[in-house]
Amino acid sequence: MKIATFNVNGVNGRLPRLLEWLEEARPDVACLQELKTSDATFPEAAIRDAGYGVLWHGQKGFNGVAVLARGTDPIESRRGLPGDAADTQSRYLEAVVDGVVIASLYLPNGNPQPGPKFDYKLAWMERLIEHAATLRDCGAPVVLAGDYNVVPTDAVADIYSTRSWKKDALLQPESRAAFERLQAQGWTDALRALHPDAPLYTFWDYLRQRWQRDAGLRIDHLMLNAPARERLQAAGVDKAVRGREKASDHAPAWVVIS
DNA sequence: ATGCCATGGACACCATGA
Repeated sequence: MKIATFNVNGVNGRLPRLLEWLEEARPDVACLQELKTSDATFPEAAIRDAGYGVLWHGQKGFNGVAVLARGTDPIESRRGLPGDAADTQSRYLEAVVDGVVIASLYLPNGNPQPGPKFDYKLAWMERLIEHAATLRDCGAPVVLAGDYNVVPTDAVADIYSTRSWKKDALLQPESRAAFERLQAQGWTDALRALHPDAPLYTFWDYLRQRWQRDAGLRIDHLMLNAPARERLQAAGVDKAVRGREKASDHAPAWVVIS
């Protein structure tokens, strides 16, 4: 089973690129983020025509997450993270496909930092850690896939250079500490586990020729609980997708579990 | 400190992103 995560940065504007990637990569499950569309304007028909069942949680203008499953309808298990009834941002959608629990998550960016947006990011991470504790032991393989908006380390394997990013929310010690606590709870960073030293960038800013210079960041992750980790066969980034016309600023990342 | 690029909303300028 191939499970992928892809921040599309606008699902309607990106639809030709998304369909092209689904056709060539043929993921069994695709978690999308940054739909930037309301529920009513989500391109359901085009995605079903491509052979995918789909769940989505949209939001007008911003955010928005979806779970696609090839040849079947994902079964929804949760819409929105628990822990804050006042949170209206569409950033978490969880489903079961073929006995595997899969979440599509879009963690808050958190800039500018410090400030209320950074506070929201850290609070959201606490809620994620709390919910992940219950998922970890649910008995099924679980994959938490998405745009975490956290660069795990300063190593060149995670970021081309920290010079322009030192004050960015993606690199702050508080963001990293929360990400590390999620891992310590029993979640494996699948791409890094299989490729300990390789650069695995998933985001290249549109600004300043960052794609052309391969000035990337690793911020999209697939986190696996122990039953999923035991079945992990392969993992990678579809880097070429970022180099196309009208590309998202993110590339898809994926795992294969047996 | 700012602009650099891109998306989408409800406009031909703004909010947001990372």
